[in-house]
Amino acid sequence: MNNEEILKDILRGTVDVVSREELAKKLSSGKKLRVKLGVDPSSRDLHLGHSVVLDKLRQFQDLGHTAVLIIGDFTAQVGDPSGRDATRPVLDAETVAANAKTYTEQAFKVLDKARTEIRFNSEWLRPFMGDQSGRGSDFILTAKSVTMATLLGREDFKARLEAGSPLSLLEILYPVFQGYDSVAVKADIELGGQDQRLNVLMGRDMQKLNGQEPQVVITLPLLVGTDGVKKMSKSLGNYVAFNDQPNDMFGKLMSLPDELMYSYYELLTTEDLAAVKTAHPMEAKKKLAGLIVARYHGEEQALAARANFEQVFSRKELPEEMESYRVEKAGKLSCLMVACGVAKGMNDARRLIEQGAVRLGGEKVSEDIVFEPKECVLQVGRRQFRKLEK
RNA sequence: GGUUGGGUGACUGAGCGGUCAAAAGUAACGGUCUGUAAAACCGUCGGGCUACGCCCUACGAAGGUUCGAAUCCUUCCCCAACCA
Repeated sequence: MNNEEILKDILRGTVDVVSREELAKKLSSGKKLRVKLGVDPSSRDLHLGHSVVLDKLRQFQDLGHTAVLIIGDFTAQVGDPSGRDATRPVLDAETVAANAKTYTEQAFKVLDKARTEIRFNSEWLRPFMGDQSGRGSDFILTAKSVTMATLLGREDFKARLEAGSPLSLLEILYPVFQGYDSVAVKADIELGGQDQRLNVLMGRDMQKLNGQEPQVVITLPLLVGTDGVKKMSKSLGNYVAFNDQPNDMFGKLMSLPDELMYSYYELLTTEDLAAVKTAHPMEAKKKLAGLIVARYHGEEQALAARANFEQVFSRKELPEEMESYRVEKAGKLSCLMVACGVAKGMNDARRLIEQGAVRLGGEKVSEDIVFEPKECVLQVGRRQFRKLEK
């Protein structure tokens, strides 16, 4: 048989091939091909339905290729949902093992044993799914008992689905993983933000499933971010970090809208809210900022941050400390601004000058003058200061 | 694998042969105001220049058509929805 005849033979009785070109190429390459067929040992017997594909596999064997028969002993425990309108009964490991044995025996009624490689997919799927015991994957037992209705009942998932926006499998599975964590650590109580409610509740289900006493779930209100609108989160960039510098932290807190300040008091401090509300808003906010800075940086730093804020923003004076920059030689102010990092580029520098944002030694500069090296303070906007040195 | 719709500046998102460095909104920045780095209002918002103009780089990638392309064609890469 020539290549063309072989190809024709292979194609006979097929419905679809993707792609013919590639098939032809492989067949004519002269290589010994590895042809895979997977079957889940979900019943005792192979039947004629199987024989169609097994025959085709045999055809390849007769051409000298290797049949790789995959016995889906692991996937049989999952249950292939294809074309099913109800969840398949999941088989236990014993039945699967027994079925697998008869499968291989029966398969050799069609296949050439010498050219067949038999593999069980539990070999790799079991470690993949974290089933060390071999007694059945915890993941599967867990995932099986959680219905899509539960998972998709979540407002956020539902909304995304209805809007036709992407929702990945992993995201859907996420609550399951999180719930399983509770089983692993035998949690008695789990805390979480309000938005975590469903995830955390999942832990209870998972625990019950595993014969554990379900954890107590405690959810907490969400802190609104510094933008005053959305919840505080790293990805939204509206957060105050533990590691923020004292002055920054103080400043961010002072920038909160007044209304938001009270919820911060409530959620972050033990202060008496009623008393706070009688105080002057700015005083109250400074106190809040001070309390929080003190918690992360100490009392002393908190006082310094407050002093700095009052000095720079309330009295519009120069801060105690500022970065210094040595000016080597005379040059355009715009160049200098770029060089010492207060402007992103020349255009930006010129723009800032035009907009009246630049001060030299306290005097507003409205033109891109030539700067002669001297000691003075360069201020850009309200927040950026540079101590210029010769 | 098939069908359909897409990939545009920090983000969302218009534009679909010239008037496009690209609408609008958000964010950011500057100014005014203020007890605040809030709100409100005004302005700026690719890079550069010997600067009411000029140059360079940009609309997934690479080619092509055209006097002229984010816009049309080809190939490729990537994403999504739906189908199977």
